[in-house]
Amino acid sequence: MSDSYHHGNLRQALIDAGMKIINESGEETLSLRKVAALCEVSHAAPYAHFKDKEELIEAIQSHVTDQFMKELEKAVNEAPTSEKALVDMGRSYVAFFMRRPDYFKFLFSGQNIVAHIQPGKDHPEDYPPFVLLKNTYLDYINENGIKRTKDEQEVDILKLWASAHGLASIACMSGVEVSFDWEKKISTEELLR
Amino acid sequence: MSDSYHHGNLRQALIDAGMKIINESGEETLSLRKVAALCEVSHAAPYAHFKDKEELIEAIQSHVTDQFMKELEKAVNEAPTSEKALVDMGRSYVAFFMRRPDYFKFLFSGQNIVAHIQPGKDHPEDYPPFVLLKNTYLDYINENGIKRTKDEQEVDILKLWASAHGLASIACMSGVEVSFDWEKKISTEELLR
DNA sequence: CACGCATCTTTACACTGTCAAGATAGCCGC
DNA sequence: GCGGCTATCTTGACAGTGTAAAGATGCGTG
Repeated sequence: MSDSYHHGNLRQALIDAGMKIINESGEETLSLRKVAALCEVSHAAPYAHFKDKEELIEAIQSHVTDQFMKELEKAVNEAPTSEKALVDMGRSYVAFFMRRPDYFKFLFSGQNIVAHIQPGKDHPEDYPPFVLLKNTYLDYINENGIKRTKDEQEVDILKLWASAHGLASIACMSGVEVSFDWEKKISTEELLR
Repeated sequence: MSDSYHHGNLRQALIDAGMKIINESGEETLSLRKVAALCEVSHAAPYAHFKDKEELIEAIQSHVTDQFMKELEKAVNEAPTSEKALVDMGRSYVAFFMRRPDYFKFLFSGQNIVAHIQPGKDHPEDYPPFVLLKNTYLDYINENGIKRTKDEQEVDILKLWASAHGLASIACMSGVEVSFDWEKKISTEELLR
């Protein structure tokens, strides 16, 4: 622990270093050699923990997704009703990426967009934010006695997801312009239908 | 023309070569030197036409956006009513990217997402697809005598855009999974409200 | 015709990801 | 406690990348 590293917890240090670089100078400046240097370790050391640059990036993406999930869960848990939970989750979804457009680009850019959909890589229905949305939605329709067929449910969820994700995407794509006060304009009910 | 090039229309040739590489082996394999090689030209030749790799990419993106716009316009023009035009445009929007997920990644990935929003780079409201959407929407509410305040109009448009773009994004992100038959599930009316 | 300028080539450099071969050291069975 | 195994890390090398500087080339305009 004292002179830790060297034999300590590289891997996590590499992930942290990666986050630092992204935060300070943007994703496009991230390189294997820089993270290695930041950890004061040779440029090939990362290969003991990640087979690829790709794999390092996926690990960092998972880390960002964790932060993202914390905010979504917070929004859901603090909401008084399941309806408000659904709406607030949407707000948090967009708000998170409007605060950190670079994170949006980092998570949903390039070839690795699917990859960091953590455990079941080929099963996006395991993507944590999606799972949370689904559960919150089910709570909502159950608690309010709303009857929907399976198909209708899928459509509802997809629409909720798509509008939040689309808004986030547009906001992050077009820089400042779309970041007018969307919260005031898109009301609670609007988001729900 | 005969032995054209060398002094002919490089620039366009570079863009075409770039498209070819992207189509054949994906965006991530695109490099300045490869496009140059494909045009049988030295690796620094592109710098006579583009100050940057970035600038080449923007030109290629514009080219893709042109194709995209052609499809959107076709959908709008062929629709019998302005209402159907609005819906079909949404369909085309998603369909285009579901057919070419690589184009989605190429257009909306990395640092250059804003850049190719062609003429007024810092004014996304000039982004051609957005303009088309806006006009189609205005036709729709005018022809049907629908009264909406300016603010409501903005929200309507943003919602339409966000759901189409979000759907496209989700479809392209998560690979195959979301590409269940959404056309059947998301009906005309659904897309409109 | 000659000049200028856009275009293109050559050369060079720093940086990148990746790999192979070797060093190092902690942990295991004995 | 000791020898070896294995995970970890270093060193050195290589091909590919973007980019800049300096020179060649040739077309169009004066």
